[in-house]
Amino acid sequence: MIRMTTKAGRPRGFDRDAALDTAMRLFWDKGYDATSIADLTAALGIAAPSLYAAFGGKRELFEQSIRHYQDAGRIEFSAILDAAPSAREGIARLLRDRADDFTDPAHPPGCMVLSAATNCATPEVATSLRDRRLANTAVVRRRIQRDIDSGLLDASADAEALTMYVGAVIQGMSAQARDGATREQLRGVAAAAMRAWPVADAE
Amino acid sequence: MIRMTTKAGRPRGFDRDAALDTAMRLFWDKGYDATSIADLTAALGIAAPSLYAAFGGKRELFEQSIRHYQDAGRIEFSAILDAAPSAREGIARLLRDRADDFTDPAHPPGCMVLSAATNCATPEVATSLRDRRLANTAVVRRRIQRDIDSGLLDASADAEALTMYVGAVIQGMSAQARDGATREQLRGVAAAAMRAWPVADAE
DNA sequence: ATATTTATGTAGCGGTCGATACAGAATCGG
DNA sequence: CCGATTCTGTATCGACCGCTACATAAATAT
Repeated sequence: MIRMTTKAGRPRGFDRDAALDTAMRLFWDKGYDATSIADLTAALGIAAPSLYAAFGGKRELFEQSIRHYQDAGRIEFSAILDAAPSAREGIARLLRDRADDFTDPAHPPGCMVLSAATNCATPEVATSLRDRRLANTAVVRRRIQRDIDSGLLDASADAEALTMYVGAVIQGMSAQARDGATREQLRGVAAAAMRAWPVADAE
Repeated sequence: MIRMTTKAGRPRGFDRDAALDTAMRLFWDKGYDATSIADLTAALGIAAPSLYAAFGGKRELFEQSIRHYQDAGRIEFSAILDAAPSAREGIARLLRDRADDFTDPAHPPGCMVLSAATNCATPEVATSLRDRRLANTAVVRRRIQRDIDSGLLDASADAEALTMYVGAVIQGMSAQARDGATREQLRGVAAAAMRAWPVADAE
């Protein structure tokens, strides 16, 4: 008889997914280092051994929180950029979307990938998030290069400079959201930023 | 007899200014929370009681480090903006200067005011730096408004949006410097950012 | 009913945190 | 010389850190 679905043992006394969501919000709000196990167990209403049994440890819980963050309805860079008819239009939508997301009152301000491990004393956590940031930068770079290759953007366009520029605006918007910037303010930043974009040849 | 200059007691066995500079670099590099008293005493080559006698405590030492940071040859926002013939020219110089400063190999990357207290568990320290950031933002806003009032910038220019935009670019450049961006990359960001600036009426 | 397996709650591990009590050392004024 | 004053080194404080040993509770398997 094959019984893969049932397991022996005492069932878990809390909702693992809900706990992961709560942990994500804590890490997002306060950052990795400043969020202690005591903070987490208090917010989750469980004791430390239950947390370790369910998630493995602080670092593992943080990694799962980051994955939960990226999978929780947030639109990826590549999804927005690939769906757009041009790099310019894609970047415009990306900035606008981030302005709204960074100031969504339903969750902590700013971007978790950008802010949760700044000045982090645990190198593995810091590099994990930096790698994610660099991956996003690469996605932007490729999308811009695609338009240059196809002739939609002038060949004189500096893909590298534009990529870094977009990255700076997004990181700055996140920092400003954490300093209390409003949605309208960040939308203004996104709009102002697009005026720097070179006008396309064919649009 | 008046003797204000000489004091009794055993003389300090280390250079206070040099120690403050070392402490500043540590806080700048690792942030307030991640820099421990043990880190500081080790780097300064002194024992904890000497540190407390000379500086008062961790928070006081940090405040003095921030003051030392702002007084150590760094050009203030107001100095750059007031000396420029226009807000546009001033912002351009400011961004260019920050690109160079954030990547100066003589000191840690990025801006200490922007990065040393992100996700800081000590609220007084976090608000102290945020207040400094908001003060800089106000300086930018006033400089832009001055050009609008004088007619140098078109009255349709959105001072608030431009101010937030400049702030976002600077904060983003600092974050990118901390992620390893080169001086040339940040100069490219500064140059790209200025293409968003509305063309002045009279220049 | 018993054995097995897994989760829970208590209580505490070694380590680090910021900060300090205390005694001795080094300089001053007299 | 003698206090008075200030700095230095040792040794440590209580609080918190991430983490876990241990016994108990609650489910399934046979």
